[in-house]
Amino acid sequence: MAKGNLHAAFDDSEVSPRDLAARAAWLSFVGGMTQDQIAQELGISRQRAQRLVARASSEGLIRVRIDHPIARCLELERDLKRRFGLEAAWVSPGIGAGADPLNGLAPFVAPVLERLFDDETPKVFALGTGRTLKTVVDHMRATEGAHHKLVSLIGNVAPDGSASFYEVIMRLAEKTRARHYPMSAPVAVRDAEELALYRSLPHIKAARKLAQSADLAIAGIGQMGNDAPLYMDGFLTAEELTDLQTAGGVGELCGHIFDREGRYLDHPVNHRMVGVRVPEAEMPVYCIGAGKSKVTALRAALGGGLITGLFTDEWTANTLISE
Amino acid sequence: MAKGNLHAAFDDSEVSPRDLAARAAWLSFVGGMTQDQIAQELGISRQRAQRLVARASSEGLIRVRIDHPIARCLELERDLKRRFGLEAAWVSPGIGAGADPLNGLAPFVAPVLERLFDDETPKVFALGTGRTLKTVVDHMRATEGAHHKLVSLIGNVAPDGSASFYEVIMRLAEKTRARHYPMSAPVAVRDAEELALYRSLPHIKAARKLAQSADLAIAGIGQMGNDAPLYMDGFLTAEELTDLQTAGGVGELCGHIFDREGRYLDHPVNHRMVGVRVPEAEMPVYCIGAGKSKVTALRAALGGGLITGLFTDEWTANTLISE
DNA sequence: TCATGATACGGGCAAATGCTCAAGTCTAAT
DNA sequence: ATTAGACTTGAGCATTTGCCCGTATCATGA
Repeated sequence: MAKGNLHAAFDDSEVSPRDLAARAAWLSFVGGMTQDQIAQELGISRQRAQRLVARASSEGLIRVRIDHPIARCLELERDLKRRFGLEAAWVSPGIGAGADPLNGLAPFVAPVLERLFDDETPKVFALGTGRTLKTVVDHMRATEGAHHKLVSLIGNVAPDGSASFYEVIMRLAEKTRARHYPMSAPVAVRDAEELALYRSLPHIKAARKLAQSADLAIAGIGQMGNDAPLYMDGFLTAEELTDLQTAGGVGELCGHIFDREGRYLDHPVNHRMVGVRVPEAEMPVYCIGAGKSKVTALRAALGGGLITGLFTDEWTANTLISE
Repeated sequence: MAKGNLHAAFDDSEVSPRDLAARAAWLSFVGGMTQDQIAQELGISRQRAQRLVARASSEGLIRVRIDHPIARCLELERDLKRRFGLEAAWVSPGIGAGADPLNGLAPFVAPVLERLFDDETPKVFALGTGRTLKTVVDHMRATEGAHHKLVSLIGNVAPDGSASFYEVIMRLAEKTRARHYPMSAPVAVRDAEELALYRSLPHIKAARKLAQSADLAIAGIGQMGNDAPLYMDGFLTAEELTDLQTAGGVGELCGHIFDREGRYLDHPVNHRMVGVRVPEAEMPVYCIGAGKSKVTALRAALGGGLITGLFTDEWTANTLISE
């Protein structure tokens, strides 16, 4: 009899492929077996074993953590805190100049955020949006955080009417089982009148109030170059972008644009955001961002004291410090 | 200029090899880079990169977790709980018939124990000893558990005078920063008189009292075949072992030997243990054990209600249930 | 019923990996 | 200063892995 049956009968008709993938991955990574051995153990072909392991990786079933704080990164964290008066800083090791910095940053940030949700005392987390935050949340594991609340800092309806900005808060809520309060409104409105209207709506009022009293805000950061996310996603026209650049805008947090000194611009665009502007009162604001394109924005936000905590990568930290 | 220097100058004289290993592993696993690329990035040879990654793995810097509960294992956990009236059960996926079951069990158990230490309310954990527990503790990461206490259920001095049994509690204390109370006494003494003497010593009294009032006991389990750990480690002579086997001994918890029904033997050897016998009062007892050699002992302990929680592997769980 | 597209499978092969071995390097004791 | 011993390094090589591609299977719809 084949070895495989010593453990269980892997009758294909009963076993979900996901299960089999997890099992193959377990045998490979934990058991340290070769694909041939896995194939024999599970009674499948070598190629199939290979595919299962690959699939487990690509579907994110495998979570790899490095259990060693790299000295250089700790040093950078200390320097960042001292230099910019931050409460907290996390620096992920670089993953090479060519790759998207998010590939290294996200798996590094995710476990830290997970730990925030392990806290027993109920907390309110206010969340921004964006690709960075989305990627980080995707890297988080499911955790038990039903006693916490999640609230959005920013409206969830894009100019094209889609509610794609739901995603960050919804996904995080799925993973933590926390109650969630998206801000069901456009990100930006057309004029002051509309703004007053939206802000007077009870559910918006409530969401804004909850966000303003949050225990912690977590947000990405946007650059204001020609690749500005606000422009790419259609929140700004080309003219508006140019105008904002001319007015000194170098970055934005939750759609609120600030200048080189980290002061929010007194510009019409900034008066059309339905969401909340950070920092609000004494609330700590943790910002996640790395990469060449974000350096200027980060430096401004740090200099202006807009953020109290920073997640970034080694290269960005180096650059921010050695200016 | 080489890519490597974009990130940092990896001057060998300043960088600890451990750091470099962690960095290589990070590039390999998180960055998904090939060893050639890593070598180029760090400015070292391919072989060296390979060695660094291997070293990081072997030193346990890499922690791999499978984020998918394998259905078959969940089923077994449920069955174990129902069948033996357990509070809790964890079943790790098998890693093949040939390998040491501990290789699969330890990395699986470690994160569960880690979570126990995440609890905010201070707890007292009473610990046994043995190869199983040692291996599990080695797989745990450092965590913040300074508010907890660790106490040993069993003396730490072996018959040869060595204090190798310190290791489990000391290592765990290192990782959790918890206060620790090893039982500084022989595991077993010669006669009732010595026993009374040792048990009357203040520090033993205190340790035993603390252990008896612990919130949770965690222990391995020993078989009483000819490969009995108690015999292999010199706690029993060959004659004593045979005698105990004849008297019906099939397993032991913390050196206390029990029979097929899970009743502690009324045998001289059992009256020479300085440590604490579990279960004590209402204290939950979580037992870790897997493999062919442990099945009989586990079955007895489960049947006799000596343990309230079990960590084991798929094969062992299967065997225990389908008897 | 047959055509169509999607998906899964295994063969084969180039690339990547892990391991052994001989040569080199550093340490420390004589 | 010398030398034995422990350790590290890089070259070469066998094994393992990842991936492309032709084929088989299956579900769907004309």
